[in-house]
Amino acid sequence: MDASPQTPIERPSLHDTIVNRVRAMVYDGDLKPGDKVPERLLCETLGISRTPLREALKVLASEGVLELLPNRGARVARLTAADVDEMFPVMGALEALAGELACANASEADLAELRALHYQMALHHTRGERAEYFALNQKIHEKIMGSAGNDLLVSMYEGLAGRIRRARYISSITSERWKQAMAEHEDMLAALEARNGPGLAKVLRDHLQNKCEAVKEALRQESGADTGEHAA
Amino acid sequence: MDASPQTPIERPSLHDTIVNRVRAMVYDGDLKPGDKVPERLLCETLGISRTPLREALKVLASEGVLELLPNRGARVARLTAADVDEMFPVMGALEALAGELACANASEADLAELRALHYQMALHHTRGERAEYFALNQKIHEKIMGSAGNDLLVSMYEGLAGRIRRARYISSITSERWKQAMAEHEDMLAALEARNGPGLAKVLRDHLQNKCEAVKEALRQESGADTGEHAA
DNA sequence: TTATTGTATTTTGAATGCAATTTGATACAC
DNA sequence: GTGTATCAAATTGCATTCAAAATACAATAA
Repeated sequence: MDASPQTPIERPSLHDTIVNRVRAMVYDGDLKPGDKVPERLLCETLGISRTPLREALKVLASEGVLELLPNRGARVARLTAADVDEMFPVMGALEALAGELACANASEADLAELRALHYQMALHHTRGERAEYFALNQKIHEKIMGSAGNDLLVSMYEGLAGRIRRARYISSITSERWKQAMAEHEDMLAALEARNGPGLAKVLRDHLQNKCEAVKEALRQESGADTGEHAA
Repeated sequence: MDASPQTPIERPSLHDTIVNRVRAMVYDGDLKPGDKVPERLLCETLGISRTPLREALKVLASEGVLELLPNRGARVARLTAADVDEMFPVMGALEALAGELACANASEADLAELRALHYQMALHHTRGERAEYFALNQKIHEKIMGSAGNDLLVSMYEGLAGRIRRARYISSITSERWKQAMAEHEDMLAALEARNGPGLAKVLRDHLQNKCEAVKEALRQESGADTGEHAA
């Protein structure tokens, strides 16, 4: 059985578990931006009392996933275009750094894996399989991040990426833009193979900038659909 | 009086106040790295019950200021050389981005203020006034950050900068290195005046890289002094 | 004496309770 | 009919309480 003496018994704290559960609810869209977080209901659903849940809400608020309105409870943070405009340059800087570090630190095995992921993704592109393409796309970016060998960088990036994940997911893509994105990925792989750090950094920054526009467009559609306020 | 109608009445939540108070205690060195956070004592000192304090501790742990040991309370996070090695590249990327954005977005008034701060700092350098120099130095970096016009960037940077603030503060500086730092600051100002974004980004990255070494050195001294373990 | 086991105290994690604030509803005045 | 005031219900913030785990300490055995 699992009796390796090194491994301490895992005993995840209730509070930590709840943070992850609620965050997942937000990221998966079970709780939508602007929704009030139903404290009582969540307590019953998760079978816990208010104390650990409220601790979790405070943590998620400090991450920017929720907002705390004094005496008025917690809401899922709404992602405004202004938020996205602030987030993307930062994400771009972090991805660019990851690219530089990955060029310096990635093992040949890492490169081989990235190559495989890339061509798999290219296949999905030619077949027009969007969902599969998106999944591989995300894996590639995660792999580049991981190959940088900087855990702090990864966690900071994921904190931001998580917040726009849903908007990114619902964003449609024109076949023109899709083609362009594939071309950018070709450049990425080439820069990686050449271990051209600055080159990869630039490709990643540009790639992300383009994605920024797509996310903002998705955001406009969503908020327009929600409220209908934009109709004259 | 302060009756501008825009400004909502400030009613800082107890929990938020506590987060800031405890964080300040850590940054100011009232609570030293490795120290256990005395829950009961803090409750009495601050005149609050355990619930809001514990909520604050969880938030600070998620920021990386504290570590939570299951069933064993909270400790002030120790800053290892490995941590610093992970933090500085990220801070460098963020400062570089701030530099680029500042070159694009800073107003003439911002530039004028930076110029004034710079020459004030240069004066302290020639006079050998270290404490004053450090204070101005920090203000300049904050001002560049602020001039970028990206609040998210500022808050992410401050989250990291706060964690090394103490180590940075106690780090001594050779007059050689000090001279070099001043030269780097001259380059900064020149790049800013020319609104040379990539140039400023590079200067900031290099400047920070040099500071990284100083912080690690300070860290070695501190941990050596604490434990005396390194003595043969 | 030293190591080990068992017990008591302290500390931590989570649940419950209580006071204060907000929300929603109804009645009343204009 | 519209607007305001008042009050009840629900929700929230914090304190307190209770249970579980860790630490400290003493007694016993080797």
